[in-house]
Amino acid sequence: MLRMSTLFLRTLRDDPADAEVPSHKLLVRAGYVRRIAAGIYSWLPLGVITLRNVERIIREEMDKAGFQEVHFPALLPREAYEATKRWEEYGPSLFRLQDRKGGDYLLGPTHEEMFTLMVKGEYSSYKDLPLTIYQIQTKFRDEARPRSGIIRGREFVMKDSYSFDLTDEGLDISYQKHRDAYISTFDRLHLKYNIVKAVSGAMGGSKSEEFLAPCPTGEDTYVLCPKCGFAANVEAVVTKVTPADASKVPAMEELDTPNTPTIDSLVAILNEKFGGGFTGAATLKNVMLMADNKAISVLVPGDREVDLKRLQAGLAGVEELHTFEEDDFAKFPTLVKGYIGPQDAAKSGITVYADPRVAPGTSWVTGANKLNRHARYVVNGRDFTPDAYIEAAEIREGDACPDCATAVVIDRAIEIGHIFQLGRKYADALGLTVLDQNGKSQVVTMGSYGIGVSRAVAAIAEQSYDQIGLSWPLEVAPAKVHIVATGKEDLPFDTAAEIGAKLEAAGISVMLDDRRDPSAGVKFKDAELIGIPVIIVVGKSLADGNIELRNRKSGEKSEVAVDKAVAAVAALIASLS
RNA sequence: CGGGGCGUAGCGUAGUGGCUAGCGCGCCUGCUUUGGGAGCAGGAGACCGGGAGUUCGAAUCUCCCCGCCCCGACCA
Repeated sequence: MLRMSTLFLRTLRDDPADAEVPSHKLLVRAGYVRRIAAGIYSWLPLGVITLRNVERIIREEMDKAGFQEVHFPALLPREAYEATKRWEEYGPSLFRLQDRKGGDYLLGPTHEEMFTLMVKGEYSSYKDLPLTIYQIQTKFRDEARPRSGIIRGREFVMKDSYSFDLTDEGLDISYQKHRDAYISTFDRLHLKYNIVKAVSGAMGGSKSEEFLAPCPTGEDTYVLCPKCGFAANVEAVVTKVTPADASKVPAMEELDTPNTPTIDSLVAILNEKFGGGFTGAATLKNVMLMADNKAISVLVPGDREVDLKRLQAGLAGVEELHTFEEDDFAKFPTLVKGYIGPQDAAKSGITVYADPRVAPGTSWVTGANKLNRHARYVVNGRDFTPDAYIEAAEIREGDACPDCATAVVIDRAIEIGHIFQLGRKYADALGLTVLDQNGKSQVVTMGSYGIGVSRAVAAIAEQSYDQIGLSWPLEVAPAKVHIVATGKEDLPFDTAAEIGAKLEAAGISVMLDDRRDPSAGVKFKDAELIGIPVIIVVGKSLADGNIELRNRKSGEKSEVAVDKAVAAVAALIASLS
């Protein structure tokens, strides 16, 4: 039983000045965590219990699925990360350090190498597969910008699993098993989430899905089709190409368009010249970018911005991507800023990518590559030809669903889980092979699966808090029942302690507010802030032989006889789980 | 890394060159109070982020550094 008279806890009346998002404010105010440095947090007793509850649920679901827990050090030697070149490739996000002899070490940002090497060290036959192992570990990543409290930290707890199979079919099965285990895990955590198509990112690999918990403070944007259920991270949305018939479009024609370096100014002058009807969507925006110091040109409809994340996802191997700055334009004096068109891109030697919305046969108004001149009836396939098509334009609410063309919904979310098929990349690099039935050496194929454990605590807080504080799901809360004793006599305190003891005897965890000094109001506020799902008040109604039972989330209150308290709590708890 | 904001007691803050740095919460002592963040009285707690400078005098002005937050870039 947690007793507040001695619990190492101090709640705060004011929001911390350095917190912005609700989970961060409330976890600090309610005394769960404290900030130590940017993206680095300490956990106080209530926080530790909550974090352990989340870990326990995850562990139980992993074990139930037949996955086995292992544990690696966080402090790792450089060598393991050399074979996969990640000592270099991970870049500044890797925490590096040296031992007293000058040997290089790192704090593990992720453990693919270690898992692969561990299996390599133990197993060498196809008969040993399939295998899925996992760990719950503290990870370290020197993020350029930690943010949102414990949603994105530099040190965080993660559950990471890896599956090992001989065949692609086996990988599919392992992947599906993990997907199912994640569904039961997140359901038990009472998280609302969507499973969306994702891009594999720097990890490589093919199939990949993310578990996204919808939340206004989330960092990921995803689309959802209300009709067919299509769901994808915007980075993974594939736009349909619908070629147009350009046979009746008049020949390309240059126009005088003085002082129209922006889409808006261009649209205004077009409407003036041709009596209205033009919008940004009729124009073609020719965005210049530097991709690893190589100039590229990207064509998108004028009413859309280039989404750099989506673009980069499609540019394999490109590490650094930014739109042209003044000194980039200086290197290409033939480009007339504000009046660039794709018509003679071939001459300049710049690779032209087109968003699928700029489909073959579509006709556009675009720059004429001369100051104060644009051109209309510029047709893709006739007047210019892109070198390649690539997803580049931003995705918007109402865009057509790639599967069924219904208008999609856009939402923000926190990424709480990511599952993907790694394939043979790591096994190849690290030489993880087994002998097959024919005694032939085969490279193992792997899957990789992660849940942000500390992040899940924040995500649950984000999805369940209200005006007065946190409000945890039953299994996650630091205790199931919060008993508040009020008054100045001993009786309510003794009664509260007795009820607490009986509840604990019945297997129901209890936090008892047995502090004598604070007024009843202070204790009520604290109980609401801390967010334990069931609150019992032992005080005034004791005169009638009753205690008061409250549902933290719904706010419902009822009076219950003291000797019926345990049964009433058990019933309320049953209704909550 | 680019842009913006900020750094004064455990927390939230006031203080734009001039007395011993002020207030609220929290903390300690005493009395009263005790069902919605109590009242009175008395206390403890601050090298004003750090360094250098300007000045008779610096929390306050200048320069450099450090740290924190937000937007973006970045981020299995």
